[in-house]
Amino acid sequence: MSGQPARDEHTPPLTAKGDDRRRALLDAAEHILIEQGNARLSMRAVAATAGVRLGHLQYYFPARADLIQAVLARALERSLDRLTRTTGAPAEAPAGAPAGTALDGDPADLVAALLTEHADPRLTRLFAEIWALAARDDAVASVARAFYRDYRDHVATVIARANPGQPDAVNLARAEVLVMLLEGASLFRSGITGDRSAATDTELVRTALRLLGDAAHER
Amino acid sequence: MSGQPARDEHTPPLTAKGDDRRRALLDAAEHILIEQGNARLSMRAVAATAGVRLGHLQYYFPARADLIQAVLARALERSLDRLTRTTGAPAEAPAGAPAGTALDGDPADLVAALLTEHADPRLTRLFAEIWALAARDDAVASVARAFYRDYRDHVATVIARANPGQPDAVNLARAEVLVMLLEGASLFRSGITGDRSAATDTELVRTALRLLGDAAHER
DNA sequence: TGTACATCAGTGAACGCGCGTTCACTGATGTAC
DNA sequence: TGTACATCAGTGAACGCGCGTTCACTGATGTAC
Repeated sequence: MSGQPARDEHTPPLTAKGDDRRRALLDAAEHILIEQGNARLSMRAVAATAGVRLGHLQYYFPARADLIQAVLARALERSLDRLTRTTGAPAEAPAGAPAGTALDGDPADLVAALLTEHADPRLTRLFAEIWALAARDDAVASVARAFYRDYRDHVATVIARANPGQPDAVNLARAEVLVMLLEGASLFRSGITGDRSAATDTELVRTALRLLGDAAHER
Repeated sequence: MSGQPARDEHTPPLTAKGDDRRRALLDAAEHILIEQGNARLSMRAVAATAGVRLGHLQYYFPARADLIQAVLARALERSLDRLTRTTGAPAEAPAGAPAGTALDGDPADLVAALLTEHADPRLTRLFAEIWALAARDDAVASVARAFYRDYRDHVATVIARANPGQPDAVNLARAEVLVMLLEGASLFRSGITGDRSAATDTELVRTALRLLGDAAHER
């Protein structure tokens, strides 16, 4: 038996100090995941980056899988937050609620916001790791699927707002294709498989606007 | 000094036997890469899968990086071959050349062929590994970029054929967006981040056909 | 206000394992003469 | 046709290293009485 109590699942720290430490450890792990990739993320490297001892890291995250899972869950939650905050009200908001967001008007602004969100190469590298991990690890896959489901549903809500009367099934399908397009675009625009070009961006925006149902923006 | 001569770069085997063995080793490595991922591909696992000793594998591929590089180069070359063979003549073919391919006529067939090509989850898993690797490894990134450049150029040729007089810059931009869309779609349709749905596929095909310039297929 | 005690936070050493790489070696095959 | 020799193909053992995980331990902090 050990000096530490056995814990079947991860026990979240309750104190403010523990929360801070936990956050700092996740920051360190996320930094390594983005800059070096999953292959080079070791428990020792995370502990060293955070300035704590290996054993201490394992006090918060007993196994490597716990750490990875927590990093990805937090990163995806943050991404979804940012996406929904910059592109309009969440799906649950009542139809007549006060707007509060800048993007209720112009679909072109929505597309610009989505593309900006996907322009950060650090984020794209993180997502490339997520896709590779999700293909092997059920826990990661389930977190990733939940993220993309919410993401798609949010975009579908925005599409519905711009196309009153259009069936929900169509809104959902168009939202899913738009998300596919944006995820593919992030790979090329980030430099992993290609480079940004103004002509391609123009065509990309045009295609995205068509999916949003904004025929007025076609030139 | 060793019993084996020093080799700065990889020395390709010259004999038929050596070629066969080399091919079998690449097959084993590719199989592991697809089924288990890069993280679990070890030199020992590849040797065991191919039924040879570790030292023998290293006779053909002195370092792990050589093996990975060779596997990816061959896989991408094969993918490009299949894509160009099923979707029409290569970019270098003269304009008035005899057709020979089944897809000169209907753009819908082209889109169907591209989607079929991207429907294999094994291939998508391989590409997810390639994207993650390309983000960290310059050698992999350069092979991947060359693949996508050729892929895009090929699609641009097909678009040009369907839209006589359309500027090359537009053809290239539309081709690049179409490739982005297909790569994103492969992630979702393969089950990594989502599942196939008939409604989404319909919208996906419609969007792809618009990029090909085939207005007649819009319903 | 003081004390006892449980829990939280953090340390340090050791474990067994699988890894990529090195290297001396043997046997098979082709080739020059 | 035979022999010598270079190269190709394949073996087996060992190396040092970094890894995730286990575990006994100490010090700090909160809380009950």
